Amino acid sequence: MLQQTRVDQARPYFERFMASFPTVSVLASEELDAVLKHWEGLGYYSRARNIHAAANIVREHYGGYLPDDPDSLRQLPGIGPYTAGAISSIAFGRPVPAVDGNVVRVLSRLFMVDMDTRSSRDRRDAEPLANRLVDPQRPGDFNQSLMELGATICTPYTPACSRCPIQSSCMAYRSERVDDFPVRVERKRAPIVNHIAALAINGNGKILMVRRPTEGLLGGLWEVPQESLADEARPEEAAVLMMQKYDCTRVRTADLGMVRHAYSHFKVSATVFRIDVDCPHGDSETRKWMLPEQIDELATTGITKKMLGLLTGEHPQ
DNA sequence: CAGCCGTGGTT
DNA sequence: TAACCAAGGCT
Repeated sequence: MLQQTRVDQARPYFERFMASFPTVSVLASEELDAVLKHWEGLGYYSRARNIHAAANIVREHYGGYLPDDPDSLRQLPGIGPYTAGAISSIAFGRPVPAVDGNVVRVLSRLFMVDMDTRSSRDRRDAEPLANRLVDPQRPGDFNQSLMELGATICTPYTPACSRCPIQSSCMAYRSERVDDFPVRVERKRAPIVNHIAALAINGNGKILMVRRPTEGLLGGLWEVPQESLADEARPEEAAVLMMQKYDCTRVRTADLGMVRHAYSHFKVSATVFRIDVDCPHGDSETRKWMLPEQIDELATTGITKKMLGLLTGEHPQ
């Protein structure tokens, strides 16, 4: 959960997750949908799929208990160099480094080395430095201290050097060049994609929910029918056309307005319609008709919650 | 190996 | 408000 995610954001998810899945074996025996529901809203849903798959491997190959060495941990889905080092040092007391973005930033300033916190190569190159520093008596506490220093004192912008416990050892500080480290690599601008979405409601007042493919963006989560809008297309016509793919016939259409949402590498601007429909098909593995109060049973996406909010007038944008 | 993969707080 | 960033991993 902590991969690319702040502690404060993950904490409530962690509490609920551990309450529901207290052991590896329990987690392994759960349906993926139940795991995804616990991950709903946390993002990077491949982590949920990976930890579920990893739990099954650990149950089969390790009797339900994680191995203690980084190389074995590294073989499990979702566990890379950082997580392997973190588990091995924190949970098992092994004297190995755990290099996350915080650690790269701290080491970059401490030794005044050009490094990019996001670069996997720079993270790898930082491991020998961290390995040299790690306290063999308390490797877990040391690694967490280094990360915590980066998260609270040695921050990306306006670091609190005056309160830093290793200020006198910091080469960047002594050279008055803290702001020059780590190196900042400019990112690509996220493109904006136009979508149309349909809150399709049948004669029973139920809304059509569809399940996304298990792999890829928001894999396995539920959403309302939506698709990208061709530049020349008219939104309302495109939405009605989209409903035909679900064998639904339009009865009435109402424009509910716009919804915006930012993903990791693109942005969506969606035009949302309420479309009352006649539809012959019932539920299946990938589509369900649900009353508004039932939708909470499903793991849904952030933009879907915004769209459904338009139906009841909540949080208009 | 560069791009894919979420969401929410901070600047 | 738009951009940046976060206890990264996978392909």
